[in-house]
Amino acid sequence: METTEATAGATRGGRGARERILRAAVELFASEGIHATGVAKLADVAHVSTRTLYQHFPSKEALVGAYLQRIESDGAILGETVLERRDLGARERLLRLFAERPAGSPSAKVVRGCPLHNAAVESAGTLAEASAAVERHKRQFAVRLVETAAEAGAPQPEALGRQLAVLFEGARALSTSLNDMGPLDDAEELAKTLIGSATGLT
Amino acid sequence: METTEATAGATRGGRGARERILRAAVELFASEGIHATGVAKLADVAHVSTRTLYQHFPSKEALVGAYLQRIESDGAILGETVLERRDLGARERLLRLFAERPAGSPSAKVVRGCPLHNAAVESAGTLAEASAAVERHKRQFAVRLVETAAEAGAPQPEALGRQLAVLFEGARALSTSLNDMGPLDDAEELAKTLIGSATGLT
DNA sequence: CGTCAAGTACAACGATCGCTGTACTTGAAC
DNA sequence: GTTCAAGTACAGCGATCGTTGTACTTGACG
Repeated sequence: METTEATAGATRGGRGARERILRAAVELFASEGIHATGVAKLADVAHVSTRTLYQHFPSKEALVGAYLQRIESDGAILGETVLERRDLGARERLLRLFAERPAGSPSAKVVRGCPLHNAAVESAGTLAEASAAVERHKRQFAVRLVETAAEAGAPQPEALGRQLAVLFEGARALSTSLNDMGPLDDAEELAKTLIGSATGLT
Repeated sequence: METTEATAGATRGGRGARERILRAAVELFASEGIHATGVAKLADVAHVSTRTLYQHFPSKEALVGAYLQRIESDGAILGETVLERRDLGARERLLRLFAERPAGSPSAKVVRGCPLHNAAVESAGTLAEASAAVERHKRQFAVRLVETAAEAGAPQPEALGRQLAVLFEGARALSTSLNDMGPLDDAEELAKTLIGSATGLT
């Protein structure tokens, strides 16, 4: 159940401080924001001295870069893994994408929306990596949706996939802003209709 | 063509520094981010000394508050004024909402997405006004969509209005992240279908 | 035990930035 | 011309925060 060790290579064996730091980054940057999270708090949560942190990452900006990479590679963080499940039919995968609810059921506070998007917003012009990472990820996600739509037998997979991408994005964003699950239900309803009429309801 | 003078009351007549400051805030906070915009730059763009700025607003946080109010009240900033046009039928208003393209046509760089949403993201937990303002505005926008859907004669205005709200939000967000007008076109296409089949295509 | 890399404690520097005190200027109204 | 509010110039304080230097500890391994 260990996360993929895509972070090795820099240090030899040691006590695995780097991994703890990265996990703390994922936790804190995502929930409290990048700017609001100081290196002191970061080191504290990671059970590491700030000095050690700087022996693994040359700067906070570099750590943010690693944080972005991790989020982008570890799809589970964004809750988009349903599309990868090979034990489900393409149509079912699309339906479940909109049926699943991220994290804890009701009263799931502190939902701050897509961490990638937030990172791009926080670092307005500086830190171009963030903007690039969001763009890359969202584009890839849309492509996956189009592919799945094609696999599901939709007559116009391009249109369906991209429209579902817009819908998914809107559902997440609006439910975050409103602090309300409603939009997720609305999107699910509409997605069901679209997918149904495109793949022919048996 | 003057913006509504909702900001008067504090100062008597003078030279109207307050208004210039607020305009600079709208310009800079929206395009470069709140945190990235220091009071010095703000005062500079407003052609005002920082000292004067602090004679109009007790703190930067207060200025941000005024900035949020202005954005919320001045609907033109967010490009959602189409819904108010009484010279158009309800159905036409809905269609145009998705047909219009915000600001300069192609190569409209520096599109940073919804300023309200961004403000809420930037001020993670601090500055609860921001979160409240976004929620209030998005909710009100959805209500307006539902009302317009009803006026357009949709059989289920609640469902249509809320779904269009999700769609609109997704289109804006995705096109910002991708730096690409595509999602706006996709959303427009889908919106046309939804509105058409709900109000009966003549 | 001795070694060596990984980690630590702590103080401090330097830069940024919000904010203020003070003395000064300006321009309109009477 | 006097008056008074509005605006200005500028230096500087205080707090936060990223970053680093130095001397010290710890624990696995031969």
